[in-house]
Amino acid sequence: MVNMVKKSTKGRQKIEIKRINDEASRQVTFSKRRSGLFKKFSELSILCGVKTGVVIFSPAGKAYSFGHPNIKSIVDGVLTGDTSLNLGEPDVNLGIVDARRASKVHELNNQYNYHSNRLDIEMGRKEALQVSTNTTERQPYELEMLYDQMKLLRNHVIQQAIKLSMNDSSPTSILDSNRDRVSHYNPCDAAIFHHGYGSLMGHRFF
Amino acid sequence: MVNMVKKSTKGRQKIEIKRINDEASRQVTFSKRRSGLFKKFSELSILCGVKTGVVIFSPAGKAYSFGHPNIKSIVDGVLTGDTSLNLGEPDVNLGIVDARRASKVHELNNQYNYHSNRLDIEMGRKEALQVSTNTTERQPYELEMLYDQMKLLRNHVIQQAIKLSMNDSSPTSILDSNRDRVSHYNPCDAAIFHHGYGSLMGHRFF
DNA sequence: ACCTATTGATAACT
DNA sequence: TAGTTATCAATAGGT
Repeated sequence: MVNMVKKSTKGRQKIEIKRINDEASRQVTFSKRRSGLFKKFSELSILCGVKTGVVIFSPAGKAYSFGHPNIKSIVDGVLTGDTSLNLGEPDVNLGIVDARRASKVHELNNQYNYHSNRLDIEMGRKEALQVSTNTTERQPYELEMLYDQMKLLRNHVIQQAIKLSMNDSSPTSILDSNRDRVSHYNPCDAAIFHHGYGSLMGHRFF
Repeated sequence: MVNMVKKSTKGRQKIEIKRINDEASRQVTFSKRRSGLFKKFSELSILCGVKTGVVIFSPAGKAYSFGHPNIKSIVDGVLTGDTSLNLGEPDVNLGIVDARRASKVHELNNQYNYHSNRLDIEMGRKEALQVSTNTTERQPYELEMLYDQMKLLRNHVIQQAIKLSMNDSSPTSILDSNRDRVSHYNPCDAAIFHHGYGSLMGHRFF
């Protein structure tokens, strides 16, 4: 055995994918992997010319979001002829639920969670926004836009509920009787108000 | 030089992070990296117990989304009124549009449209559903689940609209008068219907 | 935050 | 589109 030099570290070890119990370790892993993910997202955006949006809710309930090229771009240019943002097909649901689930109820719950999470993200709870803790400079304009989005989407959710109730005669259409009263409502008519708090966590690119 | 065996491939090569010009290569890279990213997201969710949400808009204009709430905890949270999952907060008022953003009406419209499209999709409008054009085999069960998801989400949207309206006294609260009638509505009580159309691209996890 | 052994992801090719 | 493999990139554990 030549060169029996004591290794300085064990290096990377294989880990099981399950919740990390130790709080400190979990936090370290969260930070490291979050950075890695954001980097990979930006790479994907650049390599493939796609727009991406990511939100990660930390255990503390903070949201770390990332959009490439930026948040605004994701929602920009939608009906201005830019079909790249027109969603002609349903989103792909990438197997959150394993094919061998125990019961259908459980499964549906999972999917309900999935969508709840999606909507939650899109609403972009302003409380979830936090001031960046790293050195990346703030992006005030982006923040304002995001907040505006929240307002619009919130209004939109209401309108969608109305639309649904108008087009659906199933037992779940609890809003049916409102159709006349509300059908002319247009959320875009609502004035936009904004507040100056919150921050998007920036991301160091490469 | 012993063992001068011709290598079967060059293996992975370092690449520059810039847009891939070749369409086929770009598509391949997109698919592979997207899979890798979603996997990493789910790992992060599991390892650190966090909620994640991702949206990637492909060059073809399709949206690939992924959310990984920690299954049961979030469902329970939603159904028990955990505010961390409620959709935003009520508008407190209608304010004067900031001068700086007064000219951004168009952008906001775009955002609104963006969200409209998103929600329309999630609401499961039949017209939006299409049979996959690629060679991926169908997954009937997955399809049914997708439709079920739509139902649940639709219900969820309605409920959220109600919640919003109940907590909001602004002019946008058009559903206010319904609060008594609908406040006890629970989307999970809704019957689930499913149909066999549409297509869902599956994703192998791990 | 930095280091490095190792695992994990993936570019090129089939 | 799916599989293989050489190589690169991310990161677990330690400092």
